[in-house]
Amino acid sequence: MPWILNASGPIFVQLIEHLQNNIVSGKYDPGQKLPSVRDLAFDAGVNPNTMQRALSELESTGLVHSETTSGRFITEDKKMIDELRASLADSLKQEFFINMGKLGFSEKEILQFVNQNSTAK
Amino acid sequence: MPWILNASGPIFVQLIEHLQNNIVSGKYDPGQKLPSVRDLAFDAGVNPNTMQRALSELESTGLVHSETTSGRFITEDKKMIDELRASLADSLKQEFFINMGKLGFSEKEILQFVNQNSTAK
DNA sequence: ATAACTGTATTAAGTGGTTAATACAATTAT
DNA sequence: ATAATTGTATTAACCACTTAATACAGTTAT
Repeated sequence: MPWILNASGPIFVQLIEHLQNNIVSGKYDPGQKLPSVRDLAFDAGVNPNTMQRALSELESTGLVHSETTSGRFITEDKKMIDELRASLADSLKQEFFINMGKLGFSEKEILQFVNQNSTAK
Repeated sequence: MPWILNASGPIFVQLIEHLQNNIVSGKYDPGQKLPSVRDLAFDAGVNPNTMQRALSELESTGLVHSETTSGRFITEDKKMIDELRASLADSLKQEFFINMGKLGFSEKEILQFVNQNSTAK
């Protein structure tokens, strides 16, 4: 899975989202040690400064924490991770309904549209 | 409805999306004359240059066309408008499923999640 | 006719994100 | 002990987006 997809937002925001997704989806385990800033930056094809920025912002949410010279670690608070996952899902759902509404779809029409598999295949 | 909401992307892109939404949702009628660049810019709280950019990019898609000194008009091609609406809806749906997938939701779980009204109230 | 309005264009300045090239102190590996 | 690795910090440069201040030719309204 490539790190950078949509050129819409700033890269460091996309990095934050990518890291968040990997954590809440279980690709990273609670308490697990993360690769170094430089390695992560290399993987993402991004400048280390940019990755550093994304990580330090993630840190302010408590999702990860850094031991200054030994490395960076995912939080062990599984409840926090699950709550974040639920919160992100709610936001996506809400945003989806809002944007569909802007296209002129009613709530009923949105539900019909989602449950019909026109996209898949 | 305010023009600028998410600070994520460039303003001119958000303006394009806002205009597109107003067209496909029927707030603007096919063939209707648009307010002037300056008026639209004032409504959106944006510099006229930025609105001009959004409009000229919209023009390249054929959705609007400008009569150099008499004004700018929505296309009269209703089929084009409806197809754009369907296309935008498909994109939103697809994007929603992709992003939910990144959170670790299966397709079945996404459908369950959407059809249950946890967000609404 | 004259004033106001139309889309369009140009130049300059400011801002934020990104990259690049380093540097440092502290821990870990050999 | 010595070298490599850790997170962190700093400075400079570049680029896209945005705003600001105009300007122009052609149309419309009065």
